[in-house]
Amino acid sequence: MSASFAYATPRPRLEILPRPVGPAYADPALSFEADEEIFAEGEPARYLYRLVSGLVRSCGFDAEGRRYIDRFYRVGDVFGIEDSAEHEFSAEAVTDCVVVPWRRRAVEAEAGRDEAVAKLLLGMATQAMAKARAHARLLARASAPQKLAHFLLELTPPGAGELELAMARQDIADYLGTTIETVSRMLCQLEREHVIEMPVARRIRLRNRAALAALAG
Amino acid sequence: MSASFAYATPRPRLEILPRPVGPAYADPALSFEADEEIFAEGEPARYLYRLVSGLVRSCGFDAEGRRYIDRFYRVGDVFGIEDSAEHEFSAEAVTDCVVVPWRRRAVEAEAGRDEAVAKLLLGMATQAMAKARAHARLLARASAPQKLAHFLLELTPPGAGELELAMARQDIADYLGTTIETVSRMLCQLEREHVIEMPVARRIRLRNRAALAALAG
DNA sequence: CGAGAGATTGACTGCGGTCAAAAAGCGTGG
DNA sequence: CCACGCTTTTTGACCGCAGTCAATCTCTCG
Repeated sequence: MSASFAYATPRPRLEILPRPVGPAYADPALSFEADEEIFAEGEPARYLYRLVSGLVRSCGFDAEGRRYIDRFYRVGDVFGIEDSAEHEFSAEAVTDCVVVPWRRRAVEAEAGRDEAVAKLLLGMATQAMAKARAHARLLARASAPQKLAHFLLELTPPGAGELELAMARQDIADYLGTTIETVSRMLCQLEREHVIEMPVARRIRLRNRAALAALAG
Repeated sequence: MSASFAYATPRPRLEILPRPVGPAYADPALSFEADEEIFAEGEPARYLYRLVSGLVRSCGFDAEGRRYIDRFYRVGDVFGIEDSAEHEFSAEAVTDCVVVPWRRRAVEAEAGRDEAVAKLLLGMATQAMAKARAHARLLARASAPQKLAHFLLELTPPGAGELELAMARQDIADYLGTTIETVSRMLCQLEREHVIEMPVARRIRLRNRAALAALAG
């Protein structure tokens, strides 16, 4: 990797916040600053995390140092669910954020006693599976314009026509398996075609959702 | 899509085999011929299926008719697990095969009563999630040679050095998000470099596993 | 207001896709 | 068992999308 792009510089400042009401398996909330690492690839997966505020990315790095972003987690999402004993991806704060850690062992034990918890856990796992499958499908078959269209639709709730991008172009590129240049080109092209508007780089207004949907295929 | 490649022509010939010993939620086994459809994308997901013999592909088709293969299922695998009420991919027999259908409702009910079943179900879901994530990562970042190297290693158990490909080049291409031509070129190149041997197209002997692993990254 | 990070734009290149044709398997029937 | 025909695979030539490298522009924040 060239030195032109510096990745997260993790400074572990795990400030303990007042403990909110929560299930028995929940530990006190933790807060992280933007670009701080929450857990690392290969680290023992002893906790699940419920995202209370902010945005988190699940990502990995290959031998050449290139980053791949598996998923973004939004408020309410639970991340850190694994099949193995270790995390298969790192988790990093995209923005400042607050998470509630759930002790994995305790959650699993509770699932054995409480059917509702078991259902919750299964639901989170199947949802994660479905998301990962859809993402793989996108990466396998979509062209760059299609990827961007899909990404914008994924981020914009059915109602709203405007969104604030919390993540940088590099994050988008690493999520879509492409490059910042291509992301930039596609977004600018969409703006020229009046499909979107970008008053500033991080703010996007959807002008023609139908056109986006058609592009996404 | 050009007319040069004909996909599966499903002829539903669901022969009922003698019922093997199995859990209460299992229905009698079904057998399918090569290229028969087991279930279709969008169809209500009322069953899970345990693969008893043969090979199955989980796949979808885009607007242009291009196929994407999400996963291959091997003997012992359970497929058809979904987050939603409908199947998000089709399942097709790659070779002749036999499956045992499990009634989804019954499995889920049993999971509520029997912790072991709940654990089994959760384990299958998290494993499917992990597989899908790994696949997405491969599709996002790997070059064509890397994809092929990864594929060969994925198919070859640690011990064995030889494998019989049950699937066609088109299946491999659709699984790796590439084309038959590229698959063919990469395999032939690997053979020229003495990394593998191909006495016939469907039989591959790994000559230099370390080189493959290095390629896969 | 200045510095530095982040985003855009442009020129060029190369990997892998597309189209086309030849070769190799493989099953079927004489 | 061999010959034929169809399918699958390989090979070749060419091209286009998106990656790379590099320069410029534009925010944001101190």
